[in-house]
Amino acid sequence: MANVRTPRAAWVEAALGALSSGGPEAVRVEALAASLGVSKGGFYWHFDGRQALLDEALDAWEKGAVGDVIARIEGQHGDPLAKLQQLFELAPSADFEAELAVRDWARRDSAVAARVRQVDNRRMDYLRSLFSQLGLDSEEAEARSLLAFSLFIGSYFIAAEHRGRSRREVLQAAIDRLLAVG
Amino acid sequence: MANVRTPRAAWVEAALGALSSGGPEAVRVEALAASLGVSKGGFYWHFDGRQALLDEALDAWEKGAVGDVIARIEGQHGDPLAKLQQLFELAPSADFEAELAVRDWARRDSAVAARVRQVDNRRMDYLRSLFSQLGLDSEEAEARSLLAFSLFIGSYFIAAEHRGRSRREVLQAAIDRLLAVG
Amino acid sequence: MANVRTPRAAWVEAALGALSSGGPEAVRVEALAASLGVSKGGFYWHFDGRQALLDEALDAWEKGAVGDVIARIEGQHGDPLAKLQQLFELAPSADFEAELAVRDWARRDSAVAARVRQVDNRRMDYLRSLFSQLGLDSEEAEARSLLAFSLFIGSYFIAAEHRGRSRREVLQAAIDRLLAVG
Amino acid sequence: MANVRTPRAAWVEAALGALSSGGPEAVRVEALAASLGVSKGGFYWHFDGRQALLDEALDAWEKGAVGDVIARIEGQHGDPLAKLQQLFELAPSADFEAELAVRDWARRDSAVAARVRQVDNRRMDYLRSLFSQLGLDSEEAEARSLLAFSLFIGSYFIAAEHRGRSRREVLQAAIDRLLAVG
DNA sequence: CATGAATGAGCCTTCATTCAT
DNA sequence: AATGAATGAAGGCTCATTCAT
Repeated sequence: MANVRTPRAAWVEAALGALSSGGPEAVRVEALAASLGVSKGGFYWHFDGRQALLDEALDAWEKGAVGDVIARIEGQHGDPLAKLQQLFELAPSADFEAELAVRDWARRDSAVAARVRQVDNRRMDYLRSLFSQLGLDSEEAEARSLLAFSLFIGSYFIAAEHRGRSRREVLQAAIDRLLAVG
Repeated sequence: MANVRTPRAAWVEAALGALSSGGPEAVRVEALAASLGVSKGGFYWHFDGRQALLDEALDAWEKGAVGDVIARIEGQHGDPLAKLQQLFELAPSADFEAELAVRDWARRDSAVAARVRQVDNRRMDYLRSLFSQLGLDSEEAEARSLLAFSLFIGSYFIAAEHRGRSRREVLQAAIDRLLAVG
Repeated sequence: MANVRTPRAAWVEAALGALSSGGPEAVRVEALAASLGVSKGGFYWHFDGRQALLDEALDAWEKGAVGDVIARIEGQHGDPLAKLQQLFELAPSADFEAELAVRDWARRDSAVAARVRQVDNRRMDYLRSLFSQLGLDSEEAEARSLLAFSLFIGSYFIAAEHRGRSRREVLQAAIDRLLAVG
Repeated sequence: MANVRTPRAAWVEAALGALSSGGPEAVRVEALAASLGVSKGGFYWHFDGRQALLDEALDAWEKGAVGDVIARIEGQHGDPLAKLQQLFELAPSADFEAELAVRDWARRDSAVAARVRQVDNRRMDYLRSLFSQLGLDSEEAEARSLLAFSLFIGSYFIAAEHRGRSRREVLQAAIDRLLAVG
């Protein structure tokens, strides 16, 4: 199904995969052509060049990165606490490889940084609104939102072990603290 | 000052700089030579090759990454709470560019990942011990340690704005919550 | 004519030429590209690398080295003596530059040595069979075959002058002795 | 003993060794310095450059190549036939690696070729004189001399096997034929 | 649409050579 | 006499890009 898409889409998909696993430098026309089983010459019929492909890969990431999770949660009804719980449950299902790769890329490319900022803002907006609905004041909501977001990112970037506990356990304990009210 | 060091050290320093700002791919013998104002050929007098330089840059990062901050804090006396406060104050002074670059590099290179794991473990050990001295139970200490560490990393990787507040303010509020006891 | 061949064949041909006149070290991608009037980058479209080209050059030599002469002689009918005579007449037409270069190369590369051994064995087989057909016993045939073969190789490697005689004359006299029966 | 010689001589000796096993391209200042355990910089105190070293290595080869064997044979008394026999016995003791390497080098460097020609002429002169003393006429002596010399060279360059016989056996049989009179 | 083929820039590495000490 | 250090010229290889078909 995935490969039946238009060849254009296949290039973007492959690019996103390479970006996820190897960063922007790994998005090499030659390597992608090989992985797609086509000649690299044809690439230039679909795209203006390597940069154009990177741009589209970033578009594709942005499209999938935020909307999906938020939409799914808002699609159901529930109180804010339940929604926050769900958010923490759904988050790990996102493509974190791409997430981290893009975030790293952003440090070296200001255009990418701007795109990431938009995405981050949408996410923080959503976290902020949920924490606020929990009855927390604005300062408290902001602090917890940053903590929550950091936990998403950090828990994937941090390599430490937890002394007999699993990362999952420790994460859950941390989340419990973040959601505690009163 | 920087260039008065031994030429060998100058290469490592330059490599660490390139690593910080552009990732391992940016550590190019040719580019570093140009930036140091020397010929690239001479590089091979000091190092066995590009990989050897990357290794040493990683060593240099590891050396500076953990020891310094912990040593400085432990050098003074104070209660655990004061030490934690200091830790959060000193952290931003570390070379976060290198920190993030190495962390990203680790995702693609398992040898690097192993080194980062060691560093992370040492840091988590220290956080854990401080939180424990605060009288928190082991689960609580672990959760807060992960939150604290995530905050370090995440606050540098997250690009969102804070609705009229500064990142510094929000960070401080988050830290206050992490340190609250009772 | 030479360049009308496929570009791949042109590379091999050029490589064989360089090998002949300068040994394997002279088979330099860059130099061959220049001599072919093409860019060196394109080389890697046709070959996996320098070693692959050397391999093919050796193949090309092996193909041309033995088969041709033997086939031509066996194509005609004649008694063994006539065939031996022809053999000595045709030999110098072979590409002796390549012959000697490969033989020297073999001293430093065991894979090449194995190939040369095959070729030498095929040649000795043929010499042996012709001398046997002359009615010589097996020991005699073997000794004369080695002498004949040595004469081929040695007469191209030996630089001495012949006191007023031409190399050709002296060679012919030597051959006459080798072929003398009874 | 060998290494106690003057450092200059040590360089030449090492160069001759490298020449023997890898051809002139293997005579690399850097590699020799490493094998001698000295710095390559010092090389230029003793020699004008790489070419000068090659020249001296060739001198050293020339000195040892001919004189020794002939002198040893002439030092004893004996009839020409005995001397020829001895010649064939002593030949394999010579440094054939160097012999072949130099001979190959000569094909690419006319100065070397000239030196080899001198050496070859001295050897052919000696062979010629011995065969003449055997009572052979001039043409016969010349032909046998070329055959004998070819056999020296060829038997080291030819890689063929001998159908159950050893190379030594076949060589001896060939030599017997060369020496047969009447 | 896509391939085969080629270009050229850029990178890593080797090595003869030079030079201050 | 010899070392440490550096230079610069090659040379191998990769890869984005181009182009004729």
